[in-house]
Amino acid sequence: MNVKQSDMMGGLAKGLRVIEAFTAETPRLSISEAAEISGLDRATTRRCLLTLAEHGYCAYDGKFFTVTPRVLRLGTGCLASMPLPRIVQPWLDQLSEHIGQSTSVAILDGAEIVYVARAAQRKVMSIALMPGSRLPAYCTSLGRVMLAALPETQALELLNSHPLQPRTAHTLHDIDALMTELARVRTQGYSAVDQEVEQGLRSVAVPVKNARGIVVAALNTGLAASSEPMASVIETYLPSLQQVSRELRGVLS
Amino acid sequence: MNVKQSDMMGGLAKGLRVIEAFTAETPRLSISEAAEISGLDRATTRRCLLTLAEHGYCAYDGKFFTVTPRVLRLGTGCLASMPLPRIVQPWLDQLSEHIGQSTSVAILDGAEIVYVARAAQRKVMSIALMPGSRLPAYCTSLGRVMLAALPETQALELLNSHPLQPRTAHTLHDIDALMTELARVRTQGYSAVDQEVEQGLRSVAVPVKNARGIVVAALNTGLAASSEPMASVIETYLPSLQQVSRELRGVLS
DNA sequence: CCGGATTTGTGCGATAATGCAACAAATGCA
DNA sequence: TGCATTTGTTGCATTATCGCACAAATCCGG
Repeated sequence: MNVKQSDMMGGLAKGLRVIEAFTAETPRLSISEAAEISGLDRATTRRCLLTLAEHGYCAYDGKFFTVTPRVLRLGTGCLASMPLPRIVQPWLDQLSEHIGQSTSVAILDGAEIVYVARAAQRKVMSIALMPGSRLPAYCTSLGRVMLAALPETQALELLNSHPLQPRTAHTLHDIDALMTELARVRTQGYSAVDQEVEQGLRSVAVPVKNARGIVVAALNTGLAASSEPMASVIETYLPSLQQVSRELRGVLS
Repeated sequence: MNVKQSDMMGGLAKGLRVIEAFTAETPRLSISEAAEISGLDRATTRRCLLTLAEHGYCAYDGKFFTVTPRVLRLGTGCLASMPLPRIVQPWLDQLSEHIGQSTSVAILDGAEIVYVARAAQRKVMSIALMPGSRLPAYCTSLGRVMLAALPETQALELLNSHPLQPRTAHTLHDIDALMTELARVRTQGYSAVDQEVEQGLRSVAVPVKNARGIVVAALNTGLAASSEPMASVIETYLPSLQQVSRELRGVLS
């Protein structure tokens, strides 16, 4: 559909940008700060914030604004309305128990992966991942599996659209090296990542396809790095992951 | 602050109502359906949806709209910006491991509780709870602890504002009985709920206070119902919960 | 306590959104 | 099929919002 200016609502788009200005790094914002982050006029930002506050999405102490749990309703409505999490959760639970490791299913949103379901076994990562959590796609096994499923030009575009900040000493952060790795992931059908997201964390991921063979998500297991060679880790867990992926293919439309 | 009409942005408020029209029950909406749910004019709803689609919050297949993971960013930005989850998570993990049961921390949002952190041990509930998940406050141990901390008039108002649908045969759904129960919770300092949320699920909750003694959240453990009397369940788990609550009080501002 | 700097609040004209009504296209139904 | 109803889209007068510029308030170092 062609985009018509007459069918756009500026106020809504601006308000959403203001909401997105609130992040973990900047949880409390004054009007000016929110205006600067969102790139909007102060007057407009102020009206957005007052509107949000009036409707319970923000709290205002006369100086700073903070978002309230009411905002969560916007996002979790989405998670709840997504059939994928509910469908995969039982498989995840069973898989996690079977292999004794945490497992997750994520989807791709731009250059980021979004966890939609998780079965935690023990804590491996420093940060607590949960449905809705985001990580950059380029350095995660889940992300690479889904990037590899895209047309190369599109993958390249996504990788170029964001700076590839190395997260550990092992993180691949060279575009060419990443594209080569994606090609490898594509041919071998899985991705193994060794401490590229976080020191001490390894993971193995496989694509999750729907009945038509389209990659709609990725499934992984994350485990603590050990002296064991990565190859034997893959040998241990890959078959289970692949089997669950095959089974999911039958139940996903 | 007085609410001035000139400082409100109708478009933003309308758009948010449209986003909230998407729920688990109604994940795919046509323009007319969204208009009816949100109570807005079809033309306005259409403009909202097209705007949302244009900015990646919605997908449109020419007939139906669905929200995209992009919307999650709105809510999880809030979760991530909340210090409470990060602070309580380590305590939750430790407590969960110690008592061998799932534990959760939730806050109150209107008449609902919102889970902000969770340490799952084994699956007890039929639905997968996660940070951001919501349940009615009146029938949960977490909710009752927080309702009991409110002024009685306010608690009564919240209880009256929503229909008290019994969820199981055990669910208290009489206002007077609930207010009596809240008084009991207030004096005894904890809430125990036996299969009022879901058949086969019990839980015990205690308030979580900040350094100033204000109840800011609630902490609970959920376990499978057994033949064991509720009193002995409470005896088993309450002390651990109370100790964690005491320790949290020192670290919460 | 002062003066400059930054932030917040507010008229106002230009501009854009609103909601009604009308209409066409799609859908349901007998 | 043919009629009735719902749904998507458009035009338009009314009404509200935008962002600029300016006033008021607040902050802050000396």
